[in-house]
Amino acid sequence: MDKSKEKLVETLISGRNSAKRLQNILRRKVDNDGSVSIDNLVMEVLGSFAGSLSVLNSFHWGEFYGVPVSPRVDLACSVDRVPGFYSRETGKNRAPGVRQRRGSYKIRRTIDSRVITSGTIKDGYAWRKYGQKEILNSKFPRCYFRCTYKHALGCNALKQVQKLGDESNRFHITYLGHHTCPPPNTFAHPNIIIDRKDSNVHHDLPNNPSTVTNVHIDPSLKHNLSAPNDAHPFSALVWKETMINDIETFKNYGILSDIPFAEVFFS
DNA sequence: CACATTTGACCACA
DNA sequence: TGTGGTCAAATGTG
Repeated sequence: MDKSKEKLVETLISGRNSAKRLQNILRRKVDNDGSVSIDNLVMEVLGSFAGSLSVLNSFHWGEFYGVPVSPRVDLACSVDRVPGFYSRETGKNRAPGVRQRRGSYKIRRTIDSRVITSGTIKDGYAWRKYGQKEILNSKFPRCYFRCTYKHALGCNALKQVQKLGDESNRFHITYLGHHTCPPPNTFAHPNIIIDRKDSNVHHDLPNNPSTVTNVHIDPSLKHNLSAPNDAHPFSALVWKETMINDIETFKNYGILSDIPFAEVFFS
């Protein structure tokens, strides 16, 4: 998949996730008598994303699930790489003086940002560090994080963390953009067991939804499930993308009705 | 092996 | 042009 198509898919996924979240918010706010037309409308929006994505002929479901289909090749960088070069001085495989050439960066946008001061950098979300920078007149470096699900779920939330002082142990945390992925888990439900590729059986939620291989749900919850249908074309995807806090959140996100039987094993 | 982190180069922008 | 945000290969970790 080339860069532009990759970007298109990413944008569509992001839009579809936003529509899904809007649907869940509306479901909570509107009573049953008025929710039908809203639900239909959101389903139309989701259907548009489904149709658009299916039109992309090189689209792979594996990529939708966050699983790379083929090794990623960065043409811009690979051109100037020196295979096999190793410098004993630098300990690097990059030849000195050989500059990497990259494609143009995206135009940097001014996006919504909030700054807080906190004694901890933990906020429940899964973040992946992608950079660190020495800041002028600052004793400590600034660290850059993006949402772990940037590629898997198209979530573009960012955060910057900077330690304030060695004795205070407090941090300035800047959040840029908003999460489009579901909120983090607070605790796992004992009646839901998640199998993962990378380990055995887990009651807790996986860091990477794409590692989920099977889901075991207590038979007592069976009445909450329904088979996939035309109205839920992404049922399997919805499950794999979604972090589950507890049964209530599970219901609020409309996930219980979205799990296809093929993905569920009743033990 | 699959991710996460480190790190220096690349790039946007004031 | 300097500063700081981002990228991505190398490296670390479980």
